[in-house]
Amino acid sequence: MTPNETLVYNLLRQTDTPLSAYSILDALRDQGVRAPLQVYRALNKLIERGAVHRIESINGFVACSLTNCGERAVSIFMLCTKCERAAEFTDPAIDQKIDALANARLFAADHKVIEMTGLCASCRDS
Amino acid sequence: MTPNETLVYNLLRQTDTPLSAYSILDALRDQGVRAPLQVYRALNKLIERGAVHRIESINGFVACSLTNCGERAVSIFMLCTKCERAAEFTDPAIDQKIDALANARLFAADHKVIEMTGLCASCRDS
DNA sequence: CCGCCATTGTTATTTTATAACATAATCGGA
DNA sequence: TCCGATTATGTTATAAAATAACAATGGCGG
Repeated sequence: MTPNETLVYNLLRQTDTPLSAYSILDALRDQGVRAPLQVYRALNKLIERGAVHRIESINGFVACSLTNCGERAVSIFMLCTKCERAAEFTDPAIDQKIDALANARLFAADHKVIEMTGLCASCRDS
Repeated sequence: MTPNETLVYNLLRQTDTPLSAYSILDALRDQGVRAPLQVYRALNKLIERGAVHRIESINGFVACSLTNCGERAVSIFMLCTKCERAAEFTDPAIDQKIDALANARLFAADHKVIEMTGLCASCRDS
């Protein structure tokens, strides 16, 4: 892992909500990261490797919280609009059904996105 | 439907791929649409009403191709990276499983996104 | 020691989306 | 009818997200 990748990855691991590329940049400015590209390059490598996930719904990035991520199934994210936390799960049955749907249509999927926005258990009460 | 909404909606219906807000703007310039906000406002209303869907993976917008959309289940999109076409489906079983996953975690979902990118049936051959 | 190649750095630009404010159109009720 | 509230529109400016293009560095294998 290169220095920039390490900086970005450690920051994401320490943070309990997805971060935008620009807030990563701001947070790492005093550690020598100065330009958006430095962040985007690190993020792309980390994503390739499966260490980080991109959250499409909010243009955010989050460290993967699963072990053996990707082996079982695509990650499913629940995104709380109040506390902004992201919870990551997998569900092999859902993944299989999505694959079946794609296969039935002869669609060769290389990337799948499943995200939900709403209120998490603690925020829906308060 | 207001004039701007009609312009945007008709354009999306005539187009067989998702469009970005700015390509909608460009296409409608000679019909009096001049600023991004006019497009975004129309899109937001159309999305509220379920007439248009936002494709998170590609920051694009597409007219809904289903009847009674939203009644059965959340829309699932297959997005071809070659021809750029979007195919829209629903699958009540998948939708139920996702709801069940959310319920099990006490997550109150108000919006769900399911998208796949890859190659469609005709593009995977050629 | 040198040349290769991945990584990094920097500036500028493109693309996507919203803020803030002003103006016009519509429509129900006094 | 006219008023007033709401809804739609228009415009300029700006913010936020992502990439293009190019230069420089820095290990590492031969």
